[in-house]
Amino acid sequence: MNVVDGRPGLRERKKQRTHAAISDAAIRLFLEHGFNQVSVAQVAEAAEVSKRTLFAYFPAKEDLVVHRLADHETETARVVRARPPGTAPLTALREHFLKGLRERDPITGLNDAPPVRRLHRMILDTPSLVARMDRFKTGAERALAQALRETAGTPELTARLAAVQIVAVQWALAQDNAERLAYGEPADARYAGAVAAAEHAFALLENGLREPPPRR
Amino acid sequence: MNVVDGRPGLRERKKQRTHAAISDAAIRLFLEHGFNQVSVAQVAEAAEVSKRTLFAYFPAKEDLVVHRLADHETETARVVRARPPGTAPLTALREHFLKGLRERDPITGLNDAPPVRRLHRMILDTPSLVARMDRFKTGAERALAQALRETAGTPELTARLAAVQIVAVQWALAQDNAERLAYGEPADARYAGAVAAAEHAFALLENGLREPPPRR
DNA sequence: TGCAAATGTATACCAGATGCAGAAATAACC
DNA sequence: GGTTATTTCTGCATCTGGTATACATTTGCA
Repeated sequence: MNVVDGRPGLRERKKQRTHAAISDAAIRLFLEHGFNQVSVAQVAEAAEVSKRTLFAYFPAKEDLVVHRLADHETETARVVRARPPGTAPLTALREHFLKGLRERDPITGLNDAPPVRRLHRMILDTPSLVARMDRFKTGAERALAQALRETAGTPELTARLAAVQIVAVQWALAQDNAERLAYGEPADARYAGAVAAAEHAFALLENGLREPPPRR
Repeated sequence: MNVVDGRPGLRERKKQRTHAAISDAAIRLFLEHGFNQVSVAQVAEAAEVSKRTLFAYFPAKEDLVVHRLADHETETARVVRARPPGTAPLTALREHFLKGLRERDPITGLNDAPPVRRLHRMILDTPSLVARMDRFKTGAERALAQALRETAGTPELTARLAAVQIVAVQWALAQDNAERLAYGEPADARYAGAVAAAEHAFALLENGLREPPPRR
């Protein structure tokens, strides 16, 4: 940061450009040839940086892909924290998820723009990327549990249990959508089904797995 | 398999012995020096096989540790399938988990025999092993969902959602126990708390996350 | 302009994992 | 028993992700 004006200095801007250049080159090559078919050395060469520099920006090859979703790791926690007073956490999360579906937020798996769809498909088809996504889940669980404790006074254990359930369910919904879209179904055709699935899933979370679930 | 008598031939027996020899050498070295401090070459040498042979038996280094838990991947699914007629899946799973706690089944995290405790601690302390365990969760989810569909007629989506919730919760319970024991708490001292936690967790699964949960 | 800190590079290196050709062990058959 | 075919094991080379070291360059700032 420049001391004179508050703007980011040349160093800062260069870093951002390098970061973007590496990421763009990586995504482009991965989408074109497949994640496992492209080596980090090739990515570094395409981005015109050394391999060592690449690893200074991204701790592992997988992060070249998933860093774009890093913001979403704490998204559920933020939604819970930012909910209007008097609103149950689950209610806020359901509304947020439904909003994501309406807006075709890629995180819901319901965005069929070709680049998004191909990226999702690549992730689903690459075990190491799926594994990397699982670590996101773990981070999301922790953040959500903390948010539940701090804003709803949920006891430690209950918060952890609720968090793992909620994250697991949202993930399953998104994965279901992404899978269908990855293999051709249009987002608009899936939308109604995705909404119904989400409503059903959140109802299960609220009411439990007893059969038959109480009517609403 | 020998053609003459139905018994496993020499080849089969030797394979089993080699498998065990590699696994034993690996566990011993890992527990002594740490997972990341021991190379697969050292394991192969200790087991008196070539590195190439080691990878013929175990697809990856992590599998040298986690293959012992492979049976448990389909355990919840088996419990659901084997439940007495008229029993709800969740009831059978709760009873099974409580039985595991009573018997200090390592899968519940409540076994404090030093080798088990050290193994759990090593896994918890090693990111790549934790990641490998997550893949087990995924397998368990799939198997459980299928069991729910086939034996309880649960619809596809509901089965998947129920499965991810159940597996996530059981995992969280076991991890909680294992963490406490890994750092010194005796199993007997933890037992009561573990039972209470399990009862609470299964009640949440049955009744949902609404507040306050309906009384039993 | 000059200097310190941050950043990038080249090179070598380590460890996990795979491909391949041939040696050794085992099973099957006569 | 001896022979042959198949499986299994081995040694070696190789690839790839990731890291350490030592050095060069760029940038911020006075």
